[in-house]
Amino acid sequence: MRKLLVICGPTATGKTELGMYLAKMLAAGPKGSGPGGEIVSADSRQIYKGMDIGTGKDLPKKSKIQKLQDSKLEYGFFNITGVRMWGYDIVEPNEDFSVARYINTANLIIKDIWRRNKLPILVGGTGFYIKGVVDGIPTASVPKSLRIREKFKDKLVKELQDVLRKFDAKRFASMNESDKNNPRRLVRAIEIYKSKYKFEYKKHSEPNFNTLFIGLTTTKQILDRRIEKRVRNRLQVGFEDEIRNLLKAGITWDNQAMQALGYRQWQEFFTTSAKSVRNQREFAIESWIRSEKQYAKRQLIWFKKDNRIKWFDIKEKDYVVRVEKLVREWHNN
RNA sequence: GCUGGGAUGGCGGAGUGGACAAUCGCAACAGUCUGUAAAACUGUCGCCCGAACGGGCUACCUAGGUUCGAAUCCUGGUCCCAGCA
Repeated sequence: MRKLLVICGPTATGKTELGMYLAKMLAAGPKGSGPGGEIVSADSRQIYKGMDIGTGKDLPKKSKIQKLQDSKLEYGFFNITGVRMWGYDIVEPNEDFSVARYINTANLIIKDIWRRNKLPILVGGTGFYIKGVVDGIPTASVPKSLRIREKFKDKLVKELQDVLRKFDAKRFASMNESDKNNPRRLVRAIEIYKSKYKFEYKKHSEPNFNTLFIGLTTTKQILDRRIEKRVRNRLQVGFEDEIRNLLKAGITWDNQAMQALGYRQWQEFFTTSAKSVRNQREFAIESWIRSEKQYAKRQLIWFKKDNRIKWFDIKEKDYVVRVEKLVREWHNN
């Protein structure tokens, strides 16, 4: 049976690093040695080109995206210290992206990795994307409708609720209080209802591959400290220039990509007229750090519901050894 | 030193006699999740009892006072800010 290793958890826990290590540790194919694993990033922002520092791609200098010779796969990978990294740089920052697109992309990549008898390691903090790949999202096949989205763009929540209730009372009733107040979810529900595509809520079919979930976490204190340190480091290695380059290239603040954490917090700083620039910068940094911490919390909330995940606390010295043991056992039979 | 303004919950900031345990924003805490998911959205947020309706206690710098009733009015004190010296 095919296998997929998932490494998930909140930001700043060292998921990628662990993934790289495991990829190298595993033997390739029946008798080869070396990286028997390849990483597929499950990250909703690393998909964008030109957003490297802020999204934590940690690419070696001058690294270039490469394509496989013997494959029709249109996506490329980066070679990071001998390990293949997929899922980066899939679209331009001014392009639209969605889970559906991620799922299609990741599935193609994973299939190709299997074809070459290697282990795909899905690494990332975007729980929804991981869910999409591992469990599937039935409605994902319903494309978005620009017409509908435009039409309901500025409607009040109340109006959206009325519309959905009229079309699909059952669906509306099945939503919880928080989703009933969420304009995006309401519009999407309307969109699904209106869709020509026949859609049924089917039970998820059993995945035809075997998945091991590794979750990395730690205490809030340690996590907070790591987040702060990482943000400061990103500033040092030229994050602000990265934003400047994006703006120069014509990327605007209302592009979906720029809603990313760490980027959106700089809008004021880069658009305001001189004067209090110094304060704006401090403010941006502070609010960036704060947002990262809040994000980590949301990630934890998402992941902790999934009881397939085997959790490891990164403050425990031997966690890598223990993960490796677990992964090897799982991988070898 | 004089003149004027101000002191409100972790922070910012409303409220200027009863409907105030005090609008709102932030932070914090707890969550939601089937095509924007690093997004969007929900709940809680003085203390105690209660599932809840609710009840009790302590609160708007401090000490007094006026009033049936004060965060709101008056007096003294402390501190802060602005203008003048």
